[in-house]
Amino acid sequence: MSIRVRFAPSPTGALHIGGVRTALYNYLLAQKMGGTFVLRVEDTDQTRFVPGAEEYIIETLKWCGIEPTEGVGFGEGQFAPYRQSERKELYHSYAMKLIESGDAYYAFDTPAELEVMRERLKNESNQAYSIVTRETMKNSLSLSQQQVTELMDNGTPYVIRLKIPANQTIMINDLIRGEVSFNTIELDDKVLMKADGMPTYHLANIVDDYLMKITHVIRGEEWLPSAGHHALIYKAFGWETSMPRFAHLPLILKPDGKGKLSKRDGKKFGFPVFPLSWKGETEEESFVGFREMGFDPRAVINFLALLGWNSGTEQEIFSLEELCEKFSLEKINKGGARFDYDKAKWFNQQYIMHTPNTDLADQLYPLSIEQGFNVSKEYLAQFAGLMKERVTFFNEFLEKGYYFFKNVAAFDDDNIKKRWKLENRAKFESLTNLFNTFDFTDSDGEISPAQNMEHAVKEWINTNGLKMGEVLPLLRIALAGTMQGPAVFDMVALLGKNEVQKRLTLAYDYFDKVVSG
RNA sequence: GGUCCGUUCGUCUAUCGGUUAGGACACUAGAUUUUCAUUCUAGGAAGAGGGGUUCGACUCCCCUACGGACUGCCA
Repeated sequence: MSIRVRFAPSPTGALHIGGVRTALYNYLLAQKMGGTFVLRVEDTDQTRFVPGAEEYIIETLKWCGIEPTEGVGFGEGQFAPYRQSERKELYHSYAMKLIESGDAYYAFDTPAELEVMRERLKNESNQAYSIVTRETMKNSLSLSQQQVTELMDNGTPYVIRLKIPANQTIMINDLIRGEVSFNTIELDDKVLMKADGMPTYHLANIVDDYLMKITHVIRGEEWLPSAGHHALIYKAFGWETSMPRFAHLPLILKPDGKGKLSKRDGKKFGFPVFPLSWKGETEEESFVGFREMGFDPRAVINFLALLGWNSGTEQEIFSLEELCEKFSLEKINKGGARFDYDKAKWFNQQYIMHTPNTDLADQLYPLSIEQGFNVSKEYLAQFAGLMKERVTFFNEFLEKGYYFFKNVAAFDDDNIKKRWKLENRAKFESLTNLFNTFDFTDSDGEISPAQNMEHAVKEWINTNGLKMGEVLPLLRIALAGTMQGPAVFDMVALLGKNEVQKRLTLAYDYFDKVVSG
């Protein structure tokens, strides 16, 4: 039997990076087992619904390349609809089944009354609406049949709660954690249907997983405490035999280890925690994404995959295809993993470095147009080749290497003062002339134009009685303004004869001025 | 407070009773590079504590400590 997994986010805002990892693991298991990956949108809380959140989730999965096989936004399959708000009636009928079987009951307590109860139980060990407290509350278990009918006829708002059975031990066999058990005496009577007629997560999730024939529930550890309730609900419906296997993932923790990573941490620690940028209503609620930071989705996926899982080998770089092949639930760790931004950056650098120049050029092209640079893809490909070992983020290409597209904007005056000698000006001018004699475009020979020039210039340095350190750094600054960057002759070759000529001439005048004060 | 889960270098992790406890990130030093980056070499760096079980425990069991999640008519 082929497996079916699902990712079931709630559209309450941008999808957190931890959610992306949960989606990833679901995707990987489905791919590995040749199963189906379902995207279900759990929008049962109308008060927290955020417009655009669903689109954000879909766009994120597409960007990451982990697309569901069926579900919202990905071709509705045979179990449509996949949005819980569109399945409202369904949940009601299932809740009624539990009422009829005596596994659930009506409760009429107002929020204020619940508050009073919690206050009263403050010092008790069990503070919940449960088997020990429900008799003291206003529900169809404590009230007479007549009172209940009266309340309902009056239109009194009510919820439906799960009736937790007395004194049972519920054992869950978690694929990651092994046996986890709960005693029903500790479990609370969870709300199944809210007063607004919508189901809660606990009901909707189980009904849908059952109806959609989900075989494996891979979700965050925050769900572990309610897994006992979920098992009880399956049992109440008589669905024990088709209950999915559970796998509760370890949490992604803050870099300082204090609690799970939250959306605020991005701003606090200075890194993205969302895959894509999100425009919230306020500045506080807006976030920069990994994508906009200049991350390659492959790097994000690789990084996320290894945050809580490992292949058992010393391999660190995995393509999505390799992950699909090698992934297994058994190798997922139990303990939470701290978010390590340095490692994320390293992965990105690795991916950029190993991307073919022409691919980089394709990505750089629209950005260069945006910046008003008028260059060919061929030029961009060569440029990418020179820069790719020197950038961590994609957007650094045009920032750090801007001087390949326009004039130098700032010179390293300190280095100019240290190195430029007025009396050498004439010699440098002859160097300019030397460059003029080269064929910059000859790429047929065994030796590249850059190498060719390098040889000649070094010879020129010798015959002029100069040292490398007296010439090369200045050449670099003249062309780029800074001491950092690709090999000088690579820059010379890419910039081209005219540009080199122009820049050197301009720079010498500037150098004179700087040194003369 | 209660329930549940967790605990190997600073961080991510390997080890499925016998290893000089391995790798990666980060860091430090060196080599290469005219610079920066890359690459290479080297270095420091770990089994929370205490009891068991065992010929032998990082590995199995118990206790303690610490950390986390949950404790909503949120998911």
